[in-house]
Amino acid sequence: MAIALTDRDTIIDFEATLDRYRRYGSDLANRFEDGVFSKVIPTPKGPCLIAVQQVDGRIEMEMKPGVRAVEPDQSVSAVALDAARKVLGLGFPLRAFYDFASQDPVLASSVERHHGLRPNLQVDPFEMIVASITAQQINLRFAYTVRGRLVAEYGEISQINGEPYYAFPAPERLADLNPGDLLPLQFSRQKERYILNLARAVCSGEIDLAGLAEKDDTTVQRELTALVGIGRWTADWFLARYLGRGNVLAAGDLAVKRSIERHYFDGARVSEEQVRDFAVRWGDFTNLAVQYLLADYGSGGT
DNA sequence: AGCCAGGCTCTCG
DNA sequence: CGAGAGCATGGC
Repeated sequence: MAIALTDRDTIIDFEATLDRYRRYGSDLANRFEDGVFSKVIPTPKGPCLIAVQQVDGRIEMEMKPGVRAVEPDQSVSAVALDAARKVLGLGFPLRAFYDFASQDPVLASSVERHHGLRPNLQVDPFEMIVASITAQQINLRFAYTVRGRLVAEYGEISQINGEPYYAFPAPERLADLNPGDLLPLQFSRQKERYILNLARAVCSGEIDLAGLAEKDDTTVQRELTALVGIGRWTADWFLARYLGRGNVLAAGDLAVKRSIERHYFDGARVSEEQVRDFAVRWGDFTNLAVQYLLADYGSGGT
């Protein structure tokens, strides 16, 4: 049974939106192959595979149960639907952003080049933060390699249609690890410590990641950065790429800085504070503006 | 070989 | 607070 996610009025370029996964963000837990994005998500009743694809110009989702995967019911499909909408970034007010962007030549140009691009939101907060920790300060290519190893080694496998599908490792699984277990995957000691600490904080209830969705930006910042290994950068990306908040940006991010320097400061180096001050003009469209600028970063764009 | 990579913690003034 | 050192590890 397929559920429609979009209608004729929805602005979206399916390929462009999922291109992030095709280029280098793909791993065993987030697959985009043959035009189908698939992911095993945790639900209250067990793991469930969602498959998102474009059929006759419409985007639809299917839930596929299998061995060790739950039979979908009403509550499960609500979770699955929410996950699929996040993957496609359907919550972003793209039309209003395009109107806004038309006043800014740089944004207008980016919008023209990437019409229909929707920044994808992460589905699972724990996965989001672990992935961010993994990517701290190192080149992304290596970060994705390491993250892929984590999924392959500790992700739970569901057999669906005779094929294995990996879920991102659950906090309960990682909380059980001993110091040193992640070093063979080429995590550094510090990152291993951050990740194990986070997993234990989640399991003990010290932090309620799902509950952060109900809290304001500042509170989310405060609660996340209270955890060791989570700084401003990681919290900012959490707000931007998991919660999809509008008026946020990772101002300390290298790629964000370089993009803004390139487009608005004639290439001159700017500080994190300058980036924050500059982005005030974007207001609630800050997140979208930044993600559009980043769409060209590192891919030979302007 | 050496600089760089979409940071974080800790210390010190 | 703000700056700076130290950390850690592969890519190119």
